[in-house]
Amino acid sequence: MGRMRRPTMTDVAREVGVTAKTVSRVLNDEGPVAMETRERVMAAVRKLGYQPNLMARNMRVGARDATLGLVIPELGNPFFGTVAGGVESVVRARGLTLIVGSSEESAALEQSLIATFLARRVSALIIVPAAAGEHRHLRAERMAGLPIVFLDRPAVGLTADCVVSANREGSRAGVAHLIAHGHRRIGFVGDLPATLYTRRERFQGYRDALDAAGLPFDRSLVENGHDQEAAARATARLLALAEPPTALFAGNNLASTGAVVALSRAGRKDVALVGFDDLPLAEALDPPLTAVAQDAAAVGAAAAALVLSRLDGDRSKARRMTVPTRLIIRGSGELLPQ
Amino acid sequence: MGRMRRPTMTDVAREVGVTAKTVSRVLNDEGPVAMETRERVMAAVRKLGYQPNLMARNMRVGARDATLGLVIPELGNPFFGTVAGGVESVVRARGLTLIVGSSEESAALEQSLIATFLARRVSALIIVPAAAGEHRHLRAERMAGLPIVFLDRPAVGLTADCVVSANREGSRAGVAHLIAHGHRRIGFVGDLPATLYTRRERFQGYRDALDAAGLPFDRSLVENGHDQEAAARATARLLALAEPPTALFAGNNLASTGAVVALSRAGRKDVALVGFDDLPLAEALDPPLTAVAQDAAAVGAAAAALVLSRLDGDRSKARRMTVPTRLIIRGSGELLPQ
DNA sequence: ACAGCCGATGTCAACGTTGACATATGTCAT
DNA sequence: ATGACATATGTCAACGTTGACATCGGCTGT
Repeated sequence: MGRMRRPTMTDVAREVGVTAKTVSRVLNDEGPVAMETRERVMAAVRKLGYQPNLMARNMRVGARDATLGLVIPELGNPFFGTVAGGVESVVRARGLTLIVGSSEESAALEQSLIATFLARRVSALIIVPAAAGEHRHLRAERMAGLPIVFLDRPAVGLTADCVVSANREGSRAGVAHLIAHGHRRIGFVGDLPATLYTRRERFQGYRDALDAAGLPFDRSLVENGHDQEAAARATARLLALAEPPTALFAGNNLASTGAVVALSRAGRKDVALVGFDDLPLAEALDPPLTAVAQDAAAVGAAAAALVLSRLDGDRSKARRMTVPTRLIIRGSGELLPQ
Repeated sequence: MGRMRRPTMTDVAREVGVTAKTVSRVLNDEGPVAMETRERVMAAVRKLGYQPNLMARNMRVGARDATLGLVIPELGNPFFGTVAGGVESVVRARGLTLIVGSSEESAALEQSLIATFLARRVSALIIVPAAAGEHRHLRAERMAGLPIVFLDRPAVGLTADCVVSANREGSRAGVAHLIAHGHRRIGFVGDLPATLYTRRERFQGYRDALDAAGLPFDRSLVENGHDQEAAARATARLLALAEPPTALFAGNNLASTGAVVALSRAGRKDVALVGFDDLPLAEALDPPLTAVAQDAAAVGAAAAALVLSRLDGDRSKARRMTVPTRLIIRGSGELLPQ
C-alpha cells in the first residue's frame, strides 16, 4: 500500500556508489564502463526495480517522443480496428509506440485529440478525419516538419500525404457488375453525412457506372444511414418504393450489413446486392454476398510506411496513394432482375 | 520546411514582456493575473502557435502522466475493438488520454508494451492478458499504488482487479438450451490455446451443462481453432466424424463465424448452433443465429470505471466483477436433432 | 499616517535525464 | 622519466514547466 517514490537513476547510482551519469552510460550502452561496474549497476537496477523515465529522457534529448499518434473515428468499427492493426504492426516493427484515440466522428473531439497528441510531442500523426473535420490548423505543424498522413479520407484545407482506397473505381466496378446482369434500377445505400469523403467518392462511382451504361439517375433510389440499423431502415424504404430497385449497392461495411439484414427481414432473396467492404460472413449468407473488398490492414500499413519514410527524412512533396479494391463475386450480385 | 524550434513558454513570455511563470499562470488559470496581461499572453500564444509541453509539465508536477495504458491482444478483432471503445468513452469523459497497444497474443510483446507504458508513467493500466501472459512482474507496481485492472481474462500470478464476462454461466446456459431441444451429441468449437482463460471457462460451462443433464462427455466432440478459418476447419472435422454431433457450441466470435461458414459450405442447415458472442449478421443467417451475447462495450466501460475509482483513492481489496451475458434465441439453437 | 492586506508579478530551484567537458588513473612508446 | 593516450568516472548545466516564496505598489480601515 506504501505509495512510495519510484526509484530514479540517482537512487540506483547511490545504491552502487557511483554517479547517475555512470548509470546512464550503462543503461544506454554508451561510453566505456568497467565490466564490474556495469554488473553492479544492473544488479541494483533489478534490485530496486528501476525503470527509466521516458518523459524526462525525451525532454532532455529534446527530440520528440518515440510515439506515433493515430486518430480514428470509431474504435468499435471493425474496419477502423483493422486499419489500426495494420498501422500498429508496421509501427511496432520500428520500435515506436502507437497512441490511439477515437474522435467519435466529431470534429471538435478530433481537434482536441490532436492537440493532446501534439502536447505529448508525438513524432508523427496518422489521422482518419472525422466527417466534418477541418485541418487548416495543422499547417504550422506540417511546416515545422511533423509528418502527418491522412488515412481513408483526405485532409480538408491542407495539402498533406494521404492513403485511400480506390473508392470511386471500386464502386463503379461493383455497380457495373450489377448492370452487366441486367439491372436498370439500382438502389444506393450510403453513409451519413452524405458529405463524407468516402460516401461522396463511392456515390460518384455509382453515378459513373450508371452514366457509362446510359442509365438514368433516379434520386429516389438513394437512401442513407450511418449505423447498421439506420442502413437497414434505409434499405427498407427503398424496398417499399412504388417502383422498387431490383438491385442494391451498399456503400460501406455497416451499410452492407444493414442491407443484408433488411433484405432478410423482408424475406427478399430476389434482390441483388453488392456491398462495398467484404464481411466475414459474406460467403455464408443466402445468397452469398458479392462485395468490393478493400484491404483495411494494407491501407493502415501503407500509411504507416509513408509516415516512417517521412521520419527518415523523405522531404518530397505530398503524395496520395490509392490502394486498389477487389470485386469478390459470390452470388448476391449475380441475381437477375425479376 | 524550416524545422524550427517549437516555441516554449519562455518564448511567449519574452514576446509579451513578462516571465514564464506569468504565462504559466494564465494557461493554468491559477493565481491572480491582470486582465490585460492575460489577453496579451493569449494573443502571443496564438501568434506563436505555442503548445504546452506535457512531458515537461508532467515531469515537474512529478505526478504520473494523465494517460491510461490499454493492452489488448488484437486490434483487428472487433470484440477487442468494441472493448477498447467502451474503455475510451469512460476514460475520455475524465479527461484522460488512452494509449492502446496490441500484444498480438504474445506474452513477450505484452511485457514490452507494459514496460513502455510504465516508462511513460501512465496513471493506470488496463490489460487484456495475452494467452500465455504472466504478471508477477507487476507486483511492485501494484504495491506502489498503480491502478491495474485486468479485462476479459484475469491476471496470472497476481491478485488484482478484474472484469470478466459470465463465461462459464453463459456457456452453460447456451449448451443447456441445445440440450433442452433434445440434443445429446453437442460439439464444442473452442479457441486456441486451450489454456486460454475464456476458453477454459466456456468449456467448463459446456461440461457443466452436460453433467447437469447426465450426458456423457465425448472428447472427440471437441475441436479448436483460433481464427475464423481454423474454426471452420475444426467444425468441418466435427461434421466428418463417424458419429457426428447434431448440435454445435462455438466458444467465441471467430469460432462462431467459422462454424457458420463451415456449416454453410457443407450445406448443413440441419445442425443446431449456439455461438458465444453475438454477430452483427446473426439475424440474417439461415437459420438465424442463436447466441450468448456479451456486452463488450460494457465490459470495457466497467473496467475503466473501476480504474477511475482506484485513481480516486479507492484502496479496498482487489475486486472481481462479472458482467452477465444474455442468451438471444433466434432459431439456429432450436433446430431439433435429426 | 501606518499597519495590514490584496493583487500582480518575479525569482529560484527542482523534476529525471543526458550532452559537453573535466578529471583521475594506468599503459605504453620514446 | 616524460608525454601521449585510452579507460573509467565525475561535474555541471540544461531541457520546459511549476511550486514555494519573495517583492512591490496601492488600497483599506482606523
